[in-house]
Amino acid sequence: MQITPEECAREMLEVVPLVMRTIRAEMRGAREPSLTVPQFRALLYLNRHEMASLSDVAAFIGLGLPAASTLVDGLVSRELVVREHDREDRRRITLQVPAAGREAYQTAHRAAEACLAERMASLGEDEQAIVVQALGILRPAFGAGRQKE
Amino acid sequence: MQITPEECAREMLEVVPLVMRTIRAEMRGAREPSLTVPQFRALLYLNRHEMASLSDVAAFIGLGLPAASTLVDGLVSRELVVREHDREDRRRITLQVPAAGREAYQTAHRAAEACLAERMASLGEDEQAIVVQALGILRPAFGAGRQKE
DNA sequence: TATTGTTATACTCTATAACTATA
DNA sequence: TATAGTTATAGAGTATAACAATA
Repeated sequence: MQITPEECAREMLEVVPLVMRTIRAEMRGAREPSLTVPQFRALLYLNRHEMASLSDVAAFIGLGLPAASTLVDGLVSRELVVREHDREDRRRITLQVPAAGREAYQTAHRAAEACLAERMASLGEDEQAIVVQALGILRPAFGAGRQKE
Repeated sequence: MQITPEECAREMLEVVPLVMRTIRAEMRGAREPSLTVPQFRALLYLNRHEMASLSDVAAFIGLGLPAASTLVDGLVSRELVVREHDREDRRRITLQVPAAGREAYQTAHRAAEACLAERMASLGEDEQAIVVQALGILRPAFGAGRQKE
């Protein structure tokens, strides 16, 4: 079978939204505090990067600043994120994740992971290996703008 | 390296939204008529299934009937989909894709495919093969409820 | 002036609940 | 009564344009 980049692309266009649908449904359906996928991704990033700015988060999630600002608003009002002005440069915002935010993230992560793992469990171990390998290949190809992640 | 379903799941949780972000940005950014991902997926399904009902589309995209109804509304008002009552059972809706809808779908498909293919092109052919293989494995595991697709 | 965010506005997405029309 | 959709309502996602604050 002759492999082309276009064939790769066609398959992705079919399968990726399918997987995404499952992830989204699982997160939304979770017990409180339930997270949307963008909220989950924001918390993921903030858990890994102390004192990140709003721009950092926006770049990681792939949003403009206004959209990111709104998104963070929602997390702040639920007290899952703390927003402060940077002391050095008061234009910048520093975002931090308090305990409640960390727990919300971990709960969502566990639920989504369990849901996906359940489907993966019916595959053979060799198939699982191929999936992991492929994701390892795709990750750098779709990295968030190739900056710090 | 020991592979587990959980490891698969964790990787998916990281990488799938990354790819999705690219797909979404490409479709939204396309020239008119630009499509959102759910709209694109609805047209994809309708292009493959003549006389599909609203429920069919909802199941495929993974939406409830109200959400699907609204989604189709948008496509109907842009004349990318034609909505009619079924003659046999007037409760059912039959959806069809006129030429304009088919073109919108194909345009969006080509744009997204080209965008993804561009990123795939920098991979080796063996890597592309692994990606295609993995997607072939994932597709049935996340098929739309295992009904007709 | 350039940079970082926010606010305003406008759609779309998506869910639940209540309703309509048909069978 | 049960089924297929629609409408109402509401909160979140996301974009562009206009604005505010800081450097």
